[in-house]
Amino acid sequence: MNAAPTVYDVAERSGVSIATVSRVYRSPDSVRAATRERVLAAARELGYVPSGNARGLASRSTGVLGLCFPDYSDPDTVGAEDDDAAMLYSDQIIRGMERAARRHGYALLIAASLEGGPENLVAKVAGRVDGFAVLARTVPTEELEVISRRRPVVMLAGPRAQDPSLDHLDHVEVANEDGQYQLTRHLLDDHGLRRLAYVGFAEDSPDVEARFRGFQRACREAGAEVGDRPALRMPMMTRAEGAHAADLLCSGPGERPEAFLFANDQMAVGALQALERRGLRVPDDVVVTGFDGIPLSRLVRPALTTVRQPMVRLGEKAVELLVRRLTGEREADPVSLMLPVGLARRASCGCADEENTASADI
Amino acid sequence: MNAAPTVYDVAERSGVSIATVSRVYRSPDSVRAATRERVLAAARELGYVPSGNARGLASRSTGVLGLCFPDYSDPDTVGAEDDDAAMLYSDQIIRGMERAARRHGYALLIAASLEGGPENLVAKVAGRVDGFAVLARTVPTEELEVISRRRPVVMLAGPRAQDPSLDHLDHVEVANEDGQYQLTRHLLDDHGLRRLAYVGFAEDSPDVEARFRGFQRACREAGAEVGDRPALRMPMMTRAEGAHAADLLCSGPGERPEAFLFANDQMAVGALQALERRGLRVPDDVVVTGFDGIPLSRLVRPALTTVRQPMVRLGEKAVELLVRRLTGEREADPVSLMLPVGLARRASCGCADEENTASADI
DNA sequence: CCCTAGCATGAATGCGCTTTCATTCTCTTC
DNA sequence: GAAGAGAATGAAAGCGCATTCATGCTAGGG
Repeated sequence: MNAAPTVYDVAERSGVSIATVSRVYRSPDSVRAATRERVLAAARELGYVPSGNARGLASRSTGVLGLCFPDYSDPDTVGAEDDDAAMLYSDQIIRGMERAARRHGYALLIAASLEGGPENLVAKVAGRVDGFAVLARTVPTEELEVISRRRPVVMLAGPRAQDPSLDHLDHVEVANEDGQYQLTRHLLDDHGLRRLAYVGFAEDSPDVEARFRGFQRACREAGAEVGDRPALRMPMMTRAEGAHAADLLCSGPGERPEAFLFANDQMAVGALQALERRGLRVPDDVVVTGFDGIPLSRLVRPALTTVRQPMVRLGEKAVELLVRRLTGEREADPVSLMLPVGLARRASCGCADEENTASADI
Repeated sequence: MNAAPTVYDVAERSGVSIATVSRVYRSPDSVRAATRERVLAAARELGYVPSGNARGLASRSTGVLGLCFPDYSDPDTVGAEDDDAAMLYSDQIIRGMERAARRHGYALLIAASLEGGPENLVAKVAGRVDGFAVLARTVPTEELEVISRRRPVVMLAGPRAQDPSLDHLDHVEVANEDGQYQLTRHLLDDHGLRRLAYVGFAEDSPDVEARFRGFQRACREAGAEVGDRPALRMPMMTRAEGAHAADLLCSGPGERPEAFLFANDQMAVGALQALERRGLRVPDDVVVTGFDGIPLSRLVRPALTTVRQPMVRLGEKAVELLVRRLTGEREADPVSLMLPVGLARRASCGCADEENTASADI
């Protein structure tokens, strides 16, 4: 692991100048074939690997896109809830970004923010990429503002930044409000349900908040009764809490709601299990719906009616926007996209499984 | 997006030399507090973001670790099998590496290899990182050899490199053989089963091959009959194929095996469903086991007895090894680790769920 | 056979930062 | 109050590459 060979070493060994070595890599066609072969041979023998740093410094671009996402992992309970929805989110966005980035010739640099690492990790990442995607409100506004003055930044998920210092940023989100609206209308209109209970936690997350607003709007438009807050508010939105919520809703005072609408699939799955234990049949006795469209939602019995979020596409869109900024339209107006979601009508609301009839194996 | 400010700009604005500006970031304590504040203020006003490239070039280290993983995604069928085991693998390893890397102050640069992007992406990544992890045989031997001459490289999963040019690399794998051995012995010894059918595809993947060897060894040691190849070989190891395999095993000639051992959880889950359709009860009529320990394995009914692979830990181990090479023991002997796997005895083999009794909600 | 256009190559500069090494400042101590 | 030690700062030299400009070279036209 002694000093790595440089262009100088390769140049000397192949009897050319460093400029030619550089050209062999950057624009092979501008070098005579014979020369090129000599250089490549020398490079191979020496074990030459071009320094990305030097290259980036000289050419003022790194060929790397960055992503900052929140770290939801609690090191103590790792593995306890493997399929935590938030993690699945990050995973899918990472996948989408990586794939899209690769298609455009970029690599992807990722770093979760918040605790667990040196504070400056974000700055470090920012200094090493050509463009930068930020998931939710992962990065402090001020820091983000500084970064965005020098590199394209796109904000993912969550609502468009309120802060005026950030309103020049591109932004992509998922139609949470609309998705929950559609799902609710489906229950109201197509299934004729009236007494709906929404379970979520509207405070903390703008996404969940938007979903609840969609629920409210649908109810109001259809003339169904609706409160100004969810029937139940579960802080972690885990499977266990979903089960708990189902129990509460069943044993609570008054008539049992006809449908339980959960703010995510995790809780809905938990509810399914709790209801089964109580001997209640879904969807005959009570309808249950989720939100997110995690793989599990299709596998539980009955299959869960839910709203599918295109997280992979979110990542892809982010890359598209960044690449666009990086090639040309640098000064164009900020873009704000709302990715459409898909309603998955499945058995848990009483629908036949409309999206998956082909694969009869499940 | 005009020319980004540099140390020179910050230095000028705060009336110090560039050396001092640099010190403010690298070793804040070596600068008088008053000076430091002036510099930071100037930096903030200017929107200064240190160039990772320049920093890396000057200090000969990037603070970034890299990971190359295979791209299993088929762009056409994206979403068809969201929870493809191979993808889950990558995701978990990425998660493990990212987390561990962050703890050590590193960011993570990822790039899937193979088709779908410029050929040189691997080289690009290699040139930008301090250390490098390679999943399976993602990178061509020759290329890997060149890279490994200059940076620490650790190979993940799969067997230790056979190629002598790579035998100086660190290596981490999962105890596939041992895991399947233990699981098989459990069925043989604890449950007294004798007629076992193994379903996998031993050719392509060394991991799956190792699992089958574990199965064979257990059978031989216990005096059970065992062939020199799996009872059935499914190329994709999907859920659908698992269901198909179960059907074949049930309707095949001769007595039905007492247990179906699948080389992954996907197939086992498919089998569970196929068996249910056939009216066969698991584990009473037939025992089913999987391999991997994906989240779903715990959620199906009956819960799947399987072998848990510590993929997150694999990623963490990779980082540990890289960091170790990066700090000191550069020339130590190559390390080859075999991460222990865990047997998850659950309902599908007739065991009570021994690992999950606490969370009664599932 | 000479001249010129065009191509292949080389010399030199700078990208933005870190890092000695030398220098200046600031105290402490007698 | 002077001398010295140690802390704070500055000057300057790269780090490894891309790139411009200048130059040598080849080939084609006259």
